[in-house]
Order: sequence, then C-alpha cells, then structure tokens
Amino acid sequence: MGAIRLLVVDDHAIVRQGLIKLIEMNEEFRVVAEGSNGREAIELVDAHRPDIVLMDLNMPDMDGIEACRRITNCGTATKVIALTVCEDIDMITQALAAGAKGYILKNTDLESLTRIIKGVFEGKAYIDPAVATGLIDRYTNYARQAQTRDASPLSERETEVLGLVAAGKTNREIAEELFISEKTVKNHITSILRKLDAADRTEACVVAMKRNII
Amino acid sequence: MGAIRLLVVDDHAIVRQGLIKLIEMNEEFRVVAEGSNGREAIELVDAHRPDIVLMDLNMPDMDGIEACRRITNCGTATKVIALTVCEDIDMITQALAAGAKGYILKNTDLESLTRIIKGVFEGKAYIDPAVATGLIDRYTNYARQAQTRDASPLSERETEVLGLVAAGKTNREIAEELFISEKTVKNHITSILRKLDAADRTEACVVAMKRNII
DNA sequence: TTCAAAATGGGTCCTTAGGCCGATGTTAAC
DNA sequence: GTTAACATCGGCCTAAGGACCCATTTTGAA
Repeated sequence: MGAIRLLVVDDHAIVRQGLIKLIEMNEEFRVVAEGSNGREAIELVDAHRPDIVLMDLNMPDMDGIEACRRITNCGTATKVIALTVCEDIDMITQALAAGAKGYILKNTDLESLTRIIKGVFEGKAYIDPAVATGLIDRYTNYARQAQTRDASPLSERETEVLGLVAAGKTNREIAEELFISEKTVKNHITSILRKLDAADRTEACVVAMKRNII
Repeated sequence: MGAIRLLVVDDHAIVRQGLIKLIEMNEEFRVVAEGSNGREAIELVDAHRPDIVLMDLNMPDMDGIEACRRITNCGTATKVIALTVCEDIDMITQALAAGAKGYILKNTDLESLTRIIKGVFEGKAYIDPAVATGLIDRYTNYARQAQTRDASPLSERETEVLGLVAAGKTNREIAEELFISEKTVKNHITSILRKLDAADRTEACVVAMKRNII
C-alpha cells in the first residue's frame, strides 16, 4: 500500500509550505499538489485525484466551503479536511454540510494531525475537540428537539381531524372522509381549540406542528 | 490543583475493576467511587460529587442514558462520559441529548482515554472518531436541512400577513395591526393561497411552515 | 418604454367556521 | 358506582373567510 496522497490548499504561502514540510516528515504521506484558492483546489483535485484535501476555509477566489461542496458533490473519492483558525460554529456547520469529513484547528500538534489524516483516510470523521463542544451543544439541541415530542393532549380522533384540517379540508370534507356528521367534526375542532389554546383552526395547526403533534 | 475525581459505573465487575486499575495508573486521576447501575450512579454522584463519571450505557436497573440525563439535569458540575461497546447512532444521539460530554468506545487505548478524560474535564467534548462519522452524517443532514430554506415565493408583506394568520389573527385584526384595510388583507391572502397552492389559510400556514417560510 | 408584480383599496356574494345551547352511548379510571 | 373523557349527533346564530368582479400607484426588470 502506497502513501496517502494529499492536496494542501491555503492562500498563505508560508503556512502552506510549512504544512507541507510537516506532513512530508512522515513517509506515509505524500503531498501531490498545492493550491492557494478554491478554484485551484477543484482543478487540482480533478488533475491529481488526491486521497485527502487539507483545505483552508478562508480564501479569496472561492472560499474553502464552496470548494469543499463541489469536490464532495462531484463523486470523487477525495475526502476534505477543513483546516482553519476559526472556531465559529456556523462556519463548522457549513463546512460539515458541505461534506467536510474533518474539522481541525491550525494550532493542532503534528502528532494529532497525523492521526487525523490517517483516520479520515480510513473513513472516520474527525472534529477538533476544541470546537466539538459547541457543535455537540447544537446537535444536542437538535436531537432533544427531535425527541421532545410532548405527549399529545389530543385524542386519536382529534389528531386525525386536525391532520385533515391541516391539509386544507373543510369540515364537510372531513366529515365525509371520516363517515361522521359535520357537526361532530365541529365538536372535535372545538375541543382541539380548547386543548391547544388556539384562536382558530389555523393557529391550532401551527401549534400542533410546533409541538410535533401533526 | 488536586487529581481529577472520577466515578466509574459499569455493571460488569471485571470491566469496572480493570478500568479503575487502568485509570489509577495515572496519578492525575483518582477514582472516588464505583457503581454497577444507573440508580447507584445517581446516589454516588450526590454523595461524592466527582468531576467526571465514566458511564456504561447498557445496564440493568436504570440504564446509563437515563442516569446521565438525571445527573446532568440536576445542576451538578459533574460531567458524564459515555463508555460503551455500542456504535449505534441512535444510542449516541440519545446519550448526547441526555447531556453526555463524551462518547467513547471500550476498545479505546489508554493513552486516548487519558487524553479524553482530561479534555472533558477542561470543558471540551469528545466523540470517538469511529462513531463520529455516523453522527456527523446525521448532523450534516440536519444542518443541510436547516439551511435549505427555499427562496420564499411570497413577498415581504405577504409573509408578514401570513405570520399573523398563523398566530390565529382574523383578517380584521391583521388589518388593524398593519394599518391597512381588511380588504387588502384579503387580497394578500388570496395571492398567498395561489402562490402556495393552498386551499385555505390553514393549509397555507402548514405549507409555509414546512417550507420554513414562517 | 412597456410590462409585471407588488401594495393598496372597493363592492357583492355565498360558504364556512365556530360559539352556545343541548343530547346519547361507551369506556376507562378512581 | 360515580365520574370523566371520548365519540357521536341536533339546531341556531353571527362573524369570518374567500371567490369574483374591479380600480390605482409605485417599482423594478426586460
């Protein structure tokens, strides 16, 4: 098995050169190309098909996130690791959404960098612990939200009715669909409004959606 | 500064003992208590106020996730690290939602374990790279979804009106709030219904919420 | 310049929604 | 065994919603 083939992209030549020197101290790695902006990165990936791209995110002429998106969306096996000084959660989120398999800070030590490159090459993902905290907080909120579907205060029938209301059906249509009288539908809706503390059917649907009832 | 105080919770005595031996090889750590299920864990946290809990997730008599939830929800500074053999994404999600600051697999080497405990103690979060991949995939989907808010087909004014509709306001109330005539509100709603292809204001709100317009 | 969309408004008409009064039978909980 | 919640139905009434017809003004894009 040959060396892991890398592309290093950073707009600061000094940083880029230093990085390459560092990486090539390890015989398992070989830097096959280097670039200074996102546009170059795409061309270089196309030309050299590296295993891993170490990509700075803040660059002129197409930033790293956009380049990352294009590289990962274009069906190549190349994996992108975002390498940045920025701990901003939104930036991280965007990078991950763009398909980055790793997110590491520039103050990471060589030993970690080596471990991470190998890990990503093997298909693992890696987020720098220093930024993982924020990310996990955000993910946690998301997960909690996804799981926090309050026990519905509505009965089964009421939920069924409200679902049809949300689909824009009139009371009469709902009555026909459920084989009950229009009056019964109205009664159900009355208790739905009371239970959800809604002014009308519209607010009831909004509340129910927010509470994941429908 | 004293040693980091740990509580080790695992229902398998052998595993627990081995873990404690391993941890105490490092002078920076001190295991102050050990437990074999979630219920004990809570009592022990209350009694010893450890800095870190290493918690197995699969245990009888209250599983680790529930114990984790209670520990993190009860205002103590104690941080929980989930320690498990399980790579199941849902399990991880639940553990994180329950407030775990770390998630590591039992085949982690001692050096990493040490690093992780220290990291979590310092307020970082840590997810085992072997499971981070799946988690990031899921998070990525979430992030992508959160960002994919289609360009709204509604005008600013229409969006404003629809927001008030969603709040259960009547056309007249909306008119008063926006200092326009009730007729104008009706006109806005008519074009909203057309643009969102909705049968009535209720469905319009539902569609708009699904499309993240409101 | 012309055209389309946005925001505003008017009038008329019918349908729909929802409140309020009542009722019955069933089921599950206490 | 009583009570409460559920599901079903009736009538009556008013307010609200929405369709269809129309108009003006402004703004920005083709």
